[in-house]
This record gives sequence, C-alpha cells and structure tokens, in this order.
Amino acid sequence: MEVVTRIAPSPTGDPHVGTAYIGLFNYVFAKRHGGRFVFRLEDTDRQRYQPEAEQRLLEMFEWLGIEPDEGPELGGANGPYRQSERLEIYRRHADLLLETGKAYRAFETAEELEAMRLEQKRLGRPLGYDGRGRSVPREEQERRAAAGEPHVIRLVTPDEGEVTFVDRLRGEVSIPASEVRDQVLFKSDGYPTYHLANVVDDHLMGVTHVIRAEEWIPSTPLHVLLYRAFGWDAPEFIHMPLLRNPDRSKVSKRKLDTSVDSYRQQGILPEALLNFLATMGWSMPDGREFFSVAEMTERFDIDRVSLGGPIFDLKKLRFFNAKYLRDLLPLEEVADRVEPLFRAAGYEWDDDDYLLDVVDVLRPRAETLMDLVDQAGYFFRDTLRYDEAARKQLAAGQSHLQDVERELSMLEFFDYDGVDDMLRDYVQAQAVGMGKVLMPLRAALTGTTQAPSVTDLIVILGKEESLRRIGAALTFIDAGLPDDDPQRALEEEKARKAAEAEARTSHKKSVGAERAAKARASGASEEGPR
RNA sequence: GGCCCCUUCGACUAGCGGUUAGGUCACCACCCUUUCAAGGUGGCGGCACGGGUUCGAAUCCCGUAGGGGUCACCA
Repeated sequence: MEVVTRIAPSPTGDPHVGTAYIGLFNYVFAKRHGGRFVFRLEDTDRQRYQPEAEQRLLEMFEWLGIEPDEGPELGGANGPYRQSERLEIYRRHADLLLETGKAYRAFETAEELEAMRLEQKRLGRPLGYDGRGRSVPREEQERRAAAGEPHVIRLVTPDEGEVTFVDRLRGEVSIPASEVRDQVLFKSDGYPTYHLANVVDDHLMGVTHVIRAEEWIPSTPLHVLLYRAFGWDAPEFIHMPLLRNPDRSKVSKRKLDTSVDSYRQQGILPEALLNFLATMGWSMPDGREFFSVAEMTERFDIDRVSLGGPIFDLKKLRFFNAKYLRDLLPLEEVADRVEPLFRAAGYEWDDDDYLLDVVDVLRPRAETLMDLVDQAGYFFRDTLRYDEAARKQLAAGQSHLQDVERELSMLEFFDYDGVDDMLRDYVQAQAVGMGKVLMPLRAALTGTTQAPSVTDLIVILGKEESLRRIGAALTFIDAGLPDDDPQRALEEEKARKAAEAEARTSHKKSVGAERAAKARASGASEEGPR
C-alpha cells in the first residue's frame, strides 16, 4: 500500500516553525517510502481565520523546498484540500453517525456549559462535558433542530473501559474511557471540529501515517473511537516530540520567535533551518550532522526519533546557518542569495567579481545573510563614518598612512602578492609591529577596526579607491578627528562628498577577479551542502 | 487537580546488557594571526533518584521525583 502522509496546518497567524518541523518529517517519511505528501488546509475555525495565511503557508513550504504532491493549489485526486470546501462531506458523515445513534444533537448554551464547568470545579469533579445531552430523546432533538434551535453534534463515547491505540514510537497507549468526553463533532456555526474533519479527511484522502505533534496524544483515543464509529481502519499514529522554548514549555511566540518568515527575513537559509529542524529529535545513523533533505530522505528511519522534547536553540540554529554560509554553500550561491539584499540596502557594484570578492572575505564573519549586509557597508559607501576605535587608530597612525599612501601609489604590481609584499617590506623597514601600520590603515579603509585582512581590503577596493580612502582619512585627521556628533558628522560628510565629487572619476572597480578565481579554485566549497 | 507522554553533559544527541559513556553547539584555555572572525588543539561538563532482574546495567522491570502535554462549539 502506498504511503500517504499529510501536513494539515490551520491558516492562523504566521507560518510556524512547528509546522515546518512536522511538515519536514511527514515529507521525508513519505518520500522515503515512495509515497505521497499531502497539504490540507484546516480552515474550520472562522474566528481565527486569516485570509493571507494560506498563501504564506504555501510560500513557506516552497521556500523550504518541501513541496506537497497534493494541495489546494496544485489539486489532486482527493480534493478539495480546503476543509471549508468540504462541508457537505462532513455533514454527510455526521448524519451517518446521527442515524446510527453514535452521535447526538446537544443544545446546551455557552452559559450552561460554563455553569457546568464551575460546578465541576467547585465539587472537585473531573472537568469536561458530562454527556447530559444524551438523555434528550431523539425525536425532541430532531424537532428542536428542525425548528432552527442552535446546537452542536456530539459523539457518544463509552463510559467504561479503556481506549487503546498504538503509537509507533511509544507502543500501546491506553486511556480510561471516562477521560474521553462526548466531544463536539459539529459546531453550531455549521463547521466541523478538527476531530471530525481530520478523521474523515485522513480516511478519504488515504492517509496511512499520521505524523503529528505530541500534543495530540490525548485526543487520539477520540479519533480512534471515531474511526470505529465509521467502521474504518485507523492510520498508524506517530507522535513527534514537541519543540520547546528555552524554559522547556512548548514553543510559543511569546517566549520564542516562532515565525519562519521572521527567520527568513533575518537571513536564515532554508537549508540551515531544515537541517537544524531535522536534528530536533532525529539523528543520522552515521552521526553526520550536516545533511540535506535529500540525504535525510535516503537514510530516514522514523524509529530513530528520540522522544525528549528538544529545545529550539537559536544559537545552534545560527551556527548551522553560519556553517552553510561559509562552508557548505558555494561562494556563488551565497552571492546569489545575498545580492537582492545588497541591492535593497542600496549597494551598487559594476562587476560581479566585486560582489564575489566581498562575500568571499566577509562570510567567515557572518552567521546570517543580514550579517553580510550589515558588514558589507564600507565596501559600497563613498563616505565612511569612523567609529571611536577607528579614530584612535587614525590619530596614532598619521605618518604611516602618509607613507603607505605614497608606497601604494608607486606600486606597479597591484595584485595580492604585490600589495602584501609592499606592506610587509614597509613594516619591516620601519621596524614596528604590523598592527602599528595595519590598524590605522584598516581604520582608514573601513572606518572600523574589525574587518578582513588589510591586504584583502586593498586588493578588493582597488588602487584608486584605496588611495582615495587613505586620503580622506588623512583629511579627516587634519580636521582634528571630529567625533560622532550627528550634526557635525553630517556636515562633514556633505562637504567631503562635494569635494570628492569632482576629483573622483570611477572607483569601486574590481581588481579582484583574479583573487576570486584563485579562492574558488583552492576552496573546497564547490560541492554544496552535504 | 485527573489523565497521558517524557527523562544521557547548560543545549542537540549517539548508545539499544559488558564502552575510560562518543560527537556537536555553547563556554574556557592555548595555537595560528594584521584587528575581528574563521580554522586547529585541548579542557570543563552527563546517565534524576531508589529498588529490583542479571555474573554484569545508561541500556530491562517497578516505584519516586522532575519536566511537558491535555482536559474548548481552537487546531
């Protein structure tokens, strides 16, 4: 029999990491067994329904590359895939239960139910619907319903005995039947509840394995009873551990960022998020921790799922992301992904080799794509702001800057080795520490003291731009190193921009194509994620 | 509170009767070094507790404790 799994999110709020997590495991399980993965929209809650949520959900899976085989947009043999479009089906099935006496119409108002709850609480009795509506005669039920009295449809559940089901990961789970309430199957607004809709749909859509979160275990007996009432075989149940907040409660947006869109905006890569999620409760048989969804699928074994609820650790997610950024993805790939973000930040460049060079030297320092955007600023700005540490370096390095400016302008072989030799020769001739020369230079080139190797910076920026920046820094020093007072800094920038405008011809020219080629040839990053 | 699930370093996990309990993140130290990173090396740190079963338990059983979930006309 073909394996069929599903992800059945409800369109409320932001696309949730838990949905991605459960979706991943359903997808991988189905693919591992050559089966199908179905996307079904559980939009039976009219209060919480958000129209844009469906599209965002679909986009999330698209971004992740977890593509359903059937769903609301791509269709399939078992549609429709929106529960709101299947109301007639649920109606029919509810009627079936009504006719066979396995369900009944209940007429309690919200106030009555609330009073019942309070009474139960006061007496210390078990909470939940007590089945009082069962005693209303059938004829009366039908008559009141026909008269248009609002009501719900509830399942008749056994009062004694136990309900048992098998969870693939836990074995037999039994629960006293008295714990299972006469749950609402149909709400008074004409929509089915999750319980009814999910059982009916899973059966009709041929779902063979229900992989869902652990929080569903308590209502599984009810589902089992429903399958029984319909005379259907239940699918196999596999309850995944719940993702946890740092305090071990189940993930919630109050305590953790649960929005996949948010991570996406922060520059988290889908590969990294997926890989990270995969390690939540699952591990490769060979202990590998970096792997693609395809590789996971190849080796997937649901029985290797561990049951302790894993904490969603942002630090580790960022580590995974950094790993993909600097090691697992080819340079070109990272550049492709960051390019639109650079453009959005207003960065411009003439030659794609320049972009490649920038990403190449920056990515060991970045954990997310946004880090790259933040750090790349000085590669694309005409006018630098010097932070405090940089100003200090400039103050101490004026003479070295003047010397290097001269040396650099005379340099004939402007490639990595040429620049590097020049710098080293100069430092040696001066008989000072490298830092004494390079830190002021770094400050002049970037406006900050935390940046890539000075040689790399000079080679990437190019002779002309490097000289221009050193000159600007010297001017800045002459101006007495004005501090970061916003107003003054603004005027300062304005004046400098005007002055530079005419002196400048073209800069930001890439001289780094050669370097990039070299890096690509020697780098081991051509194979992509593994 | 009732019911149910879970329990190996701070975190993610390997282990499925015999291991000096392994790896990764984080943290710390050292190395590299031109700052910051990255990288390399090393370190810190764990089988919740108590009973059994067994020649032998992290591994099997029971109990206790702790954590979590759930008790809606939400999913």
